[in-house]
Amino acid sequence: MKKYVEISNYFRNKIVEGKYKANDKLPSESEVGAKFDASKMTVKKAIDILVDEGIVSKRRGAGTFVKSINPIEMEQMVMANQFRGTTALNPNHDVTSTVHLFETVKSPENVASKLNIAQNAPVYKIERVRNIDGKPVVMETTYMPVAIVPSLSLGDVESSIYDYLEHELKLAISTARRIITVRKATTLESERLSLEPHDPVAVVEQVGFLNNGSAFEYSFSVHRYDEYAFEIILHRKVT
Amino acid sequence: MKKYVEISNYFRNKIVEGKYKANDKLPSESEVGAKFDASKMTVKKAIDILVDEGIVSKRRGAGTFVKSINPIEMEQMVMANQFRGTTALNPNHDVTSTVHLFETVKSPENVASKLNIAQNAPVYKIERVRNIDGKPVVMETTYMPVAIVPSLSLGDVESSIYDYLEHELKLAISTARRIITVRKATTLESERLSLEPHDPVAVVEQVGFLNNGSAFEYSFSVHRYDEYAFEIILHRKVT
DNA sequence: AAGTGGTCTAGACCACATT
DNA sequence: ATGTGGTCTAGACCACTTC
Repeated sequence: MKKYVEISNYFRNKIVEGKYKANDKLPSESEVGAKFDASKMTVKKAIDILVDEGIVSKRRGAGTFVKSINPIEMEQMVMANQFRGTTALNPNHDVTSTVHLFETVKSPENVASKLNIAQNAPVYKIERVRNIDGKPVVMETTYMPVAIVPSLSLGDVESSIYDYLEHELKLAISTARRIITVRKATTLESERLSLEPHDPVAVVEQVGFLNNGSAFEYSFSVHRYDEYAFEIILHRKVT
Repeated sequence: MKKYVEISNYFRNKIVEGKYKANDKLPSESEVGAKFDASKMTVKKAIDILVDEGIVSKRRGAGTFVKSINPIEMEQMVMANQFRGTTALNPNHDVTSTVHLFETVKSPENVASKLNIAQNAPVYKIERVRNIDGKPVVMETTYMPVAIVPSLSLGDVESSIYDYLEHELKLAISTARRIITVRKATTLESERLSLEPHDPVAVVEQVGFLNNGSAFEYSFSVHRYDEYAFEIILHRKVT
């Protein structure tokens, strides 16, 4: 176990359990270093993880303090800020896919631009509706370069594309760039999502990257308005 | 100038200018260290900033590589992931406020819970519509504890509350927790935002925190569907 | 003045990828 | 085998807050 993970886990647990309460001061870096037999740099790295998670804040010259968040909210925050496919996010629910389209096409210009590949390079085009406990919640249109994801099968598309990428192809998914917008559903979307015409939808446009830097996925996800929420912790850049 | 900022700026510029292109390998940490007379830790910190910004990725044993993003997208990404008020985000537009409500009330239970203050503690309740170039784009309902923000005036509310907090009260805003959802506009909202009844809106629920860990703001922002976009870079937790 | 976190070093050892 | 990035140290100096 990495020492900085051990230290940050220790304090995260104490905070979530309520041993450290809102506005309490954590021990100083030197005290923590003595307790865990760790150097200053390691302690700093450990506590900076909690700062990134948004549960403590540091002030030079003063110390490190637990934020004013009540314990219930705190637990939710600790769960947040990961990115996963629909399947992984709903472990206690039955997630299925209805595949409406699965074909190989020449990459249109806008897709080629997002994936940074040559126009007309072959890409999969996949349209599917994801259902949670039988209810349609999101309609996804996904493009993936055939060069990066060879021999994708209908079976993979019906279950979990991410599982196929990670476990079969051993590709490592690292980051995603996501843009969230809102609009009215089209006729097709309202049919597939069991909505009224012109009901609101959340549109999530995403470009996914592997850890070698290649874009492997460009997708539009159209979410039912009553089944979408996105939570994020923002840090102000001071510059 | 901090050395790690200098180094990360150097490489960010090279990448944005196209001197380093997609999938190019950056110099190794030791080479960069020699060039800038910096230690390994400092170089690592510098390059990790670019990883957080989503423009390069690192692979242990292999090196650091520029991501597959075309140069136009790259510039946009460098701007992203800050949090600012409406005023700061629209420097080239005329941002005004129409204040519909500005009063001091006893904190309701749900607000007290978000701000982690006592129920019935005095809070400002502010309802205002923000207009960009004269067009209403977002309706905000904001609660702020009177204890933290004494003597807030109508003038501040009409211009920029953040300016008042930072420049008059010298409070340092550090992070925010934001939850984005989608729904249909209420009658009141559609009137104030010049929308048709039941047009879609994006609802951004936000809790803002100061440097010292106190929550200073709990707000609901109801955005016109055609004037809202939110961009974020996500990093997969590997655990 | 004392204590705090922020930056930085010059080294060490390790895990991993490439050749 | 070599080179890469990841972790960690023991110490230094600095900027800032608090008393």
